[in-house]
Amino acid sequence: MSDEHHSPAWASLAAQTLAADGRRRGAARRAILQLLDEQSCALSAVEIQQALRARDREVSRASVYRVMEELERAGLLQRLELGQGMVRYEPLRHGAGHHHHIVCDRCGRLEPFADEELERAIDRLSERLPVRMSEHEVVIRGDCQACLEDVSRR
Amino acid sequence: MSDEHHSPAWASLAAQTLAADGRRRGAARRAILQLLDEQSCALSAVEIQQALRARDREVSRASVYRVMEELERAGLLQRLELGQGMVRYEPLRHGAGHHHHIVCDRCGRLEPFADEELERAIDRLSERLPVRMSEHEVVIRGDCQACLEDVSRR
DNA sequence: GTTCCTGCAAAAGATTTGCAGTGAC
DNA sequence: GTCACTGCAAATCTTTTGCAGGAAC
Repeated sequence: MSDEHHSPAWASLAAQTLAADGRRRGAARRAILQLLDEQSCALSAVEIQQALRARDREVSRASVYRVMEELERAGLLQRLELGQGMVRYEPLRHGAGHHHHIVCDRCGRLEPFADEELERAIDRLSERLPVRMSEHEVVIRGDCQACLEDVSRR
Repeated sequence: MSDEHHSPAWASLAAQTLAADGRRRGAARRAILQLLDEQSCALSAVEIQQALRARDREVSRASVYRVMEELERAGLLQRLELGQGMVRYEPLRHGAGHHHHIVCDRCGRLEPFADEELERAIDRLSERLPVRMSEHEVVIRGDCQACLEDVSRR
């Protein structure tokens, strides 16, 4: 009954939010919203385009970037720069599903994680800093399990 | 007597580390190392080039990138993608001077901060995660003091 | 019918690479 | 003298923009 990965309604919420702003429901946008809603972690523009192509739902690169920009401005999307020379995006679902990222130094794999204590530390901290925090990101870099096993096997 | 901003020896340590690896002490590299050592926060490749030009120590963009890559591979430099479409770099001084970043949503200004409790939370956390952590980054986004004052003044 | 959405192709930036001359050891 | 370092120009890659036709309302 519980689906931790996402509230199933993000895509609808997003479409609705954009509609309220005078936007229409074009084919590219609908496909992108649905794809993003199904992901449990961040995707780059290229990955979004490839994933859609794989399901015969081709869209242009320009549309991907344009939709990403709208969504980010509407506060529906988080933009992440995790260091492979490109930006990655993921749905922003306030509260539910909030997480951070592990990036493998060797293989570049991306892995989400969440931790209550960490969130509390950041919240408390932000009250002491000279900023009105709207978002925060934590990235942990290192060698992932799979790569460590690979190395020791050699 | 105490200079919290940097151990004065980072540039020497870096030069030495590279020398041990068969590298020579070219002019561009020396200038870049010294500049980085004087900074208290991250610089982009363009900013590094401009800062050096300002002190009549012109270097080519390619050299900046090449030195950044060497330093990063040697574990002497941290590479940061803070979201202005470019990468920023700063000396990695294990322990002393370790900090994270606040990025202003409005003006893009970069501000360093450090917090012991946060570090402890991350260290504890990393032991429970499927990764051998080598680095971590925390980015806090929001409106900075100056921008908030600007807004309220209008 | 008007206004937004899309794709295409060109443009703009950041970063990387190939090459030839210069400099460090 | 050898091999690394540097600058320059060209190449590459991601992201942005201009424009014209098609689609949503």
